[in-house]
Amino acid sequence: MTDLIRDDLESSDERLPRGPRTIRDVARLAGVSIGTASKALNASGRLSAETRAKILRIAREIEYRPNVLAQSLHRTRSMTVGILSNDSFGRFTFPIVEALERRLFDQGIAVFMCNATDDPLRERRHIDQLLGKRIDGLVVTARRADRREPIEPAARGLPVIYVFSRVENRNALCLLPDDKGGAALAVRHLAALGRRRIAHITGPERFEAVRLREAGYRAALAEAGLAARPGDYRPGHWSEAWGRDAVQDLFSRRRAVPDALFCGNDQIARGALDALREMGRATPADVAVVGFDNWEVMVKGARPPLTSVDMNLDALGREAGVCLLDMMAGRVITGVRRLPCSLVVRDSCGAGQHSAFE
Amino acid sequence: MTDLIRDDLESSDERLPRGPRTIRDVARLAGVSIGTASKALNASGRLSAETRAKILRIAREIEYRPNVLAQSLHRTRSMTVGILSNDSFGRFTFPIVEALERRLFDQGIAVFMCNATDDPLRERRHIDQLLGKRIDGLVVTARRADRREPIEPAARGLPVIYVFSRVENRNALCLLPDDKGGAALAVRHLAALGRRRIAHITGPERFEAVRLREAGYRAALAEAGLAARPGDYRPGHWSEAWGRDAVQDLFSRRRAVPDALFCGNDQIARGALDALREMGRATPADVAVVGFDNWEVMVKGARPPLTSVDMNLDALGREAGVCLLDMMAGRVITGVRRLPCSLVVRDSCGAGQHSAFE
DNA sequence: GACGGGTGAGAAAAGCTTTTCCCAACCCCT
DNA sequence: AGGGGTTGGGAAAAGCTTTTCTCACCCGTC
Repeated sequence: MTDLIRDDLESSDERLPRGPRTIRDVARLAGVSIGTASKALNASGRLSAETRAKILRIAREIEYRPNVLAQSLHRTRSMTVGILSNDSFGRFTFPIVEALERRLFDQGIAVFMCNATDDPLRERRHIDQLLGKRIDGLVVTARRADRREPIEPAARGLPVIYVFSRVENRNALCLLPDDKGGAALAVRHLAALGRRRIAHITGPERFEAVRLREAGYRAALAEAGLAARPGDYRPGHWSEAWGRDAVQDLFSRRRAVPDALFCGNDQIARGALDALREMGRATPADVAVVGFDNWEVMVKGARPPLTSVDMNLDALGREAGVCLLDMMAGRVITGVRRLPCSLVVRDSCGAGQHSAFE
Repeated sequence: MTDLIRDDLESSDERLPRGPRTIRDVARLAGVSIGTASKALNASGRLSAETRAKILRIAREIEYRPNVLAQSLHRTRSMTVGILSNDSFGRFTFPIVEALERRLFDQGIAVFMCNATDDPLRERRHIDQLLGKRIDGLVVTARRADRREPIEPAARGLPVIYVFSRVENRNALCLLPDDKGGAALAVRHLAALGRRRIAHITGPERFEAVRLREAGYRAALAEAGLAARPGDYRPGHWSEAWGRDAVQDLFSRRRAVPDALFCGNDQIARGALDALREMGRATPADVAVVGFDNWEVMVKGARPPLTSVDMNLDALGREAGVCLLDMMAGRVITGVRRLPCSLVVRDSCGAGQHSAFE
């Protein structure tokens, strides 16, 4: 019997010529109808145990793999979602995408990756393509500076989630890191270690994140009975050079100098560390430093290794996956959700090697 | 007439209830058969100009978008490809993926992103999922250390390209940067600037890239009538710390010291620059430094800005796209292709601000 | 011996396009 | 007026699954 089928298979090289096997092949080889084969493969319907087993065995033998395209056509669910990024995928969007993909993969859902690089026309064309492919959901990520326009309503009925970017529309769901809370975490930590004068060197104020982190910085200072002195808050650029410049300015022109720096990203912090060392200030003995982003390659190479706020981007991506699944199931989710950051403690702040979570 | 149709559309909110419009909707509204509508939409067949125009107008009005799933089912081409990464997408794979996606997008092909993080079981499941979705091609990227096993032959007939990773199989196509050539480029440049003693600090020797770059280093030295003295070739780790350590060792224990460093990546070069500065050696006056990777955030933050070898990852991704399209069209491409690197000149090597391409 | 119920399997439609084949009508010509 | 060639459009199959309905048959029971 098995031999018969095996012969049948091997001699059938011309009878199963092109491409992947279909359920029709399975049915023919098993001597049953297509419908019956389908029932066996989906463990549905009423079938005798032998029939079922035989069909399954044959399917395994010929490496049958159901055509998801056909399934999708029938179910009107494509088992795919799109992720559309401006801000050409990078440092920030990657961990998000990765966590999202991981979360969705277990449900058999695959992720289309699209990059629009801030070109509205390209974005439009990408969305058209994705709609043509009948995606079940869409995640939009973007650079962090500006609020963006919501996606064309043509996609009405399609679940859309904005991650790492905000839209005004109240019916949209936006997932963001809690910048304010993250900043407060860092400043609170420094204050708890006894630092009394904490400066904040950060990026351009047109970034909402910069404004939120400033708020967190001031709130945590106030909480600790401290205040920022004039010039202690330094918006500027996201670069190492700015970190160096700001430190030189902060520490050369004055008598009373900060005993801690909270930096808006790890690059600024790197620059600050370098400048401090070159000015003869010891870290963390004289000046404690905390960064933001917890970018591994940056924080580990720093001297000393840099304490930094982690935005938990993977949690953000995972949450996007969960929400997307919910929305596909019909639930309506809207609003702005901010996920907590955590502080990863290393040597630059003068504490132990413990990691403090919110 | 237009009003009639408009009425028809608006009153048809229940007649076109769920989801996207179909060609059936177009045909019904235009009063033609489905086949006729298809011909108009695909600019094929013989139709009167008016019929054609009317169908197109209606399609536009109701925002008809053909169901690619159905098209794919019919054409047995899904217009999708997969990209499977181990080495959890990062610094190296991202530019590749991005360039690939950009190249394929114009052909209406979308890219599924999958991350297997070096787990063979996950990889297997990802491939199964992709085959189920009937991808037209697959790109495999991986970490650079080791040659990997080729993808399961179950995918026979499916075009597969390995990028940034090698497999033994002679029938496979592997796309890689020309590490040897890139290294030679750097060393040749340093020699041309008059440097006579060029050391090479690099990563672990188990990386094929390390071995290839060493070969390029030695070849270019020989070309210039130079040779590496014992201890001038320093394999180690990919970290800043290693760059610092190696420089301290190279420059403290000896009298005759190198006047140039070629570093295996930008992080090593950063560490080297820092150590040199702290040892009182001027860059580039005393010691010229060249890195590898041309990682923007690393090279621009360096002091002085770092000259570095660029692997042109986007060219690699684009080439992968081109090859994949060729293979989908039936062409057979095999072998190992190495794409040229280029040298991006900044201040750390003591040359002008010019960019020298291979 | 007839009928009812249960069991196992097949037929067919639906999901959306494309493409081939076919047909009806019309024109022109002889 | 009839025949041949265009022309414009429709019918239907194919591509692969799933699901619902239906049917045949067997068993047991009255």
